[in-house]
Amino acid sequence: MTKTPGPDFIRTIVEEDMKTNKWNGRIATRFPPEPNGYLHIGHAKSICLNFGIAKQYDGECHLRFDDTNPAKEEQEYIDSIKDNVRWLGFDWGEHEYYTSSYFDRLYEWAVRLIESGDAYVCDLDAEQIKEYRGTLTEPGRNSPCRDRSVEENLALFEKMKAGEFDEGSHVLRAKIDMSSPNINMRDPVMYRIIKANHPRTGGKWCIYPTYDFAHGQSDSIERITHSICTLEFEDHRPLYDWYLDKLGEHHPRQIEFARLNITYTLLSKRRLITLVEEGHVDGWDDPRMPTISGLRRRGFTPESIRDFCRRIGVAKSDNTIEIEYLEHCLREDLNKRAQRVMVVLNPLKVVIENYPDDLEEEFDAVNNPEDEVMGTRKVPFSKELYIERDDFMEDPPRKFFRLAPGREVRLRYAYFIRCTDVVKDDATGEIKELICTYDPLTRGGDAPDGRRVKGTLHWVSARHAKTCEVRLYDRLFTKLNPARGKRGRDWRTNINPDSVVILNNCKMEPFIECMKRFDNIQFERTGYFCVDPDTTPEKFVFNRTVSLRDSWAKIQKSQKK
RNA sequence: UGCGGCGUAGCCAAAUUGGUAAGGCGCCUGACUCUGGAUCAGGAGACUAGAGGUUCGAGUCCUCUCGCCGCAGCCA
Repeated sequence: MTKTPGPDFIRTIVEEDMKTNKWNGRIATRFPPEPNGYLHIGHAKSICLNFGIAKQYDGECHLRFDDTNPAKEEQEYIDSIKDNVRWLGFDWGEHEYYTSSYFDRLYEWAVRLIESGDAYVCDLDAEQIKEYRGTLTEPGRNSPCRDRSVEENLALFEKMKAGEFDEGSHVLRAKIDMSSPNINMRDPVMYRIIKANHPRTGGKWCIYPTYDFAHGQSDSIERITHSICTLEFEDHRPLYDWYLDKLGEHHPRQIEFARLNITYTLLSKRRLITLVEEGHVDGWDDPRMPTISGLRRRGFTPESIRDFCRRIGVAKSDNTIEIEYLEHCLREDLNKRAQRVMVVLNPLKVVIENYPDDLEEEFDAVNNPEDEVMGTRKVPFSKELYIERDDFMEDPPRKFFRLAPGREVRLRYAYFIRCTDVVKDDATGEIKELICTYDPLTRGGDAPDGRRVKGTLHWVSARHAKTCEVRLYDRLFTKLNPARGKRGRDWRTNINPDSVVILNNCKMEPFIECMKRFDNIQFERTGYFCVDPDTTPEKFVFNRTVSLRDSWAKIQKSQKK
């Protein structure tokens, strides 16, 4: 078991608050996704944080859908988010909320701010508002509508609500300070007109609050104690405080942390949507996607993702985690739980010339050396077998421990065999099959004379083999930081054209037929795989989750240098 | 040139009220092994962005400099 890291800076704050009884001993966090796309592993970090803290300090964690923009949000996303959070192993209990449930209250609050002279209806269009806002270094200018009377504002806002104006023609703005060094305080938009059907409120509204006008108040309404969010909202905190102060409402404590970045991976919702919509991947659950659904289909376990999130920690400094670290957490988990089987990905036929033609034997194979409880199974053996093409070389380099002409290796759980001949296609020179002899005395895999072999190969009896499909995945992007195209080129140029290779003629041992969709298994010596939902009674389809650590590949690499 | 953050080994990340730099991943050795997997045992690697200052003593306090990230949606 890995050691549990000490409390991160957020938990330190929570613990301090508990100690001082700041919230009367109550802890409430929330995970507030916008249902405009699928959750990805960056969200998992936030989910683990928020639900984790609630669990650890005996508090509650709300699942709140930030559904303030019906132009982008869909029920499908709401459903997928709930599935994903549940799959990750978290439970929000009764605490399922929607910002849209607060629309009436938000509207009343907006009216109140108009009445107190803190908000006004602005007729400027988007372009003009932008102009008036100023820049990072120059202050903005007041809108010509800024000094409208309360009565006029009330009337105008009412008309906005009644649908009398076109989209974009009017907005409600907070009257704060157009010369504030914090751009968020330069009379931010509170309400805009969007004439779209909302998944939950239907056609009731045609004006919708902006995220900034809704988020802080939603936290307040739900009596959240710790509003944990990412760094980019640091600049918004003064705005949320301003609204809550003006309204005289409960202030949660907002704490910002650095979002997750992973090498060779894109974690921006906008770009993930693009990948799906432009067909660069086969949907949100494509095993190459960093979405929770994608990771699941790839063969990740919830435990491995949670462990990853725990081990990377939480801090405020920008970070990029090496993708290998995620893979490490995955392997560690899979190693403990995955059923071992033998599957030959690129089959090369082996004929054992001194083995009886119609003899069949069965060998006991260990299901998981890490977990004796998982028991053993029978693996059939016969005269003709398949081994991995990569496990044979006619002219092997140094440190190649596998099969070669004249060399002896062990077939796992079976016999020692020696290669006596290589049969090739005369025309192409391609190796068609290998002729070998076996040593009957090595039955079970050990030589009574104490003779050792350097290599042990996995194999499948040709007569008993089932053909299956295996999809080998590689990283989706070729660059460490895929968001940055070379010299301003589009990020799409970083997509790896070889991110998936489909093998159609793989040979598996018959035992595997009892496996079910999403089951995690280890193909011995090759990697971890899972049963893809595309599997049919006629044909198994596997996804390679992650390869085994491969020190031979490492040796090859260093030999090339 | 504005505001807000951040800067501890290749990547993460700790360091109670200032006391003399945890841990994980990766890397290198070796052991063991019927998965070149796993496991086990060792090891290398940080003048804590830089420069001053306060102090007996600073990653931790002060000053200045440099670098990186975010912000100018009627997205969230």
